[in-house]
Amino acid sequence: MKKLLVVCGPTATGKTKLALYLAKKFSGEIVSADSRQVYKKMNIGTGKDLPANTKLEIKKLGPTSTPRLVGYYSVDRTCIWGYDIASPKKEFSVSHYTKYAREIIRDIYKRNKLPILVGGTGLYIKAVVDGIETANVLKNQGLRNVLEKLSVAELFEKLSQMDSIKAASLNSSDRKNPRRLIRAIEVAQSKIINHEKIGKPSAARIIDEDTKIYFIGIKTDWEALKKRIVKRVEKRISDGIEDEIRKLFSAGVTWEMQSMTSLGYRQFREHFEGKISKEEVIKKWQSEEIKYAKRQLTWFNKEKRIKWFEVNSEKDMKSVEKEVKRWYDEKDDKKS
RNA sequence: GCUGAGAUGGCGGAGCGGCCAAUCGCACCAGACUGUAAAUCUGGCGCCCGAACGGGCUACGUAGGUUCAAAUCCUGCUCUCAGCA
Repeated sequence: MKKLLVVCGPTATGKTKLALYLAKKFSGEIVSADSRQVYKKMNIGTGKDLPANTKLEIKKLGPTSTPRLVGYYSVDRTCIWGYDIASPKKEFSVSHYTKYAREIIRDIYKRNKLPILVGGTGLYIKAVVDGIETANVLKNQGLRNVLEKLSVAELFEKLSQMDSIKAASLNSSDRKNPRRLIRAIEVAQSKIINHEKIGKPSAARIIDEDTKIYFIGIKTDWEALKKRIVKRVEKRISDGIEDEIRKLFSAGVTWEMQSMTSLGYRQFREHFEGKISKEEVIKKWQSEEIKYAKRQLTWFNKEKRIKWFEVNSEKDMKSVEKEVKRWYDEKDDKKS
């Protein structure tokens, strides 16, 4: 029976550090579940703070006849997957992530290692662990262009006509969320065209259904976390995020691109346009980052499978290790 | 010292006699989330009672006044800003 370890929690809690530690102990490989660290050339702002002894390696994946080259980082001989897999000029979504993660995780199993899914993007983790049935329904830009002109009431009405069950299932928040409504209509249309043939959960699965999963969540004192975020933003400023942004621009990135909606980048827009001072950028970034951490907490708190740990020291990491070990050594209760 | 403008909830800023516990934005609190998820969206936000319809109390610098009714009109005072001295 296969195993999967998950390390999640809000930003600035030291997920990667813990994951690297556990990877060493259980011969694991890290798979990042982070919607921003996928972008190349975005290092400072997305916090890919890799140790100095990090090396970029290349591996061949896919069929031997037509192999693909996939890059990964190696920290002290521990592999980290999922960084720098997309261009900041291109769109990226859970669907792209899912395809990538499936290939990587399968490969990790092939080498008899333990995949450790690490990240703060709840949806990406969910996609790996539970699968998203409709993830492969392609984006339909033409349809979106039309729908974008409609009001939420009109969108909801349209959805109700196309898929009343889906419409009824939406909560009061999503009924007023144009982005969600548009996607729901997109999916509904695809279902109609393909005669309902998309919702095969098995096809959406990344890991085997009987995979043993251990969910670790890193919990910290909220006030302390806020302070850490404030400090970390200051560090990223002094590390030169502004310069990083300039380089992105000279590489052809623009403010309108999805990658630039990332925290720490988007806040600079008004400053670059001469509207606000750098001090204001810092303040905004900090408060946005704190709000983001709150949103993550809201998401993860709902995930009942998570076992929460406070991890502030080497000692704490050891006690996490102990728990993981118990799970890791557990005999497969079912005859495999 | 004179003249003019203004003082509104944690902040910014509407309202200029009744529909005002007061539009809106920010901040704050809570929540949602199945191809943009560091994205997007929702609710709450003077105090007290109530599950809720609702009710009570205190509030728009301050003290008075006019009025059935005032954040809104009048007067004094205090303070702030601009111009003149």
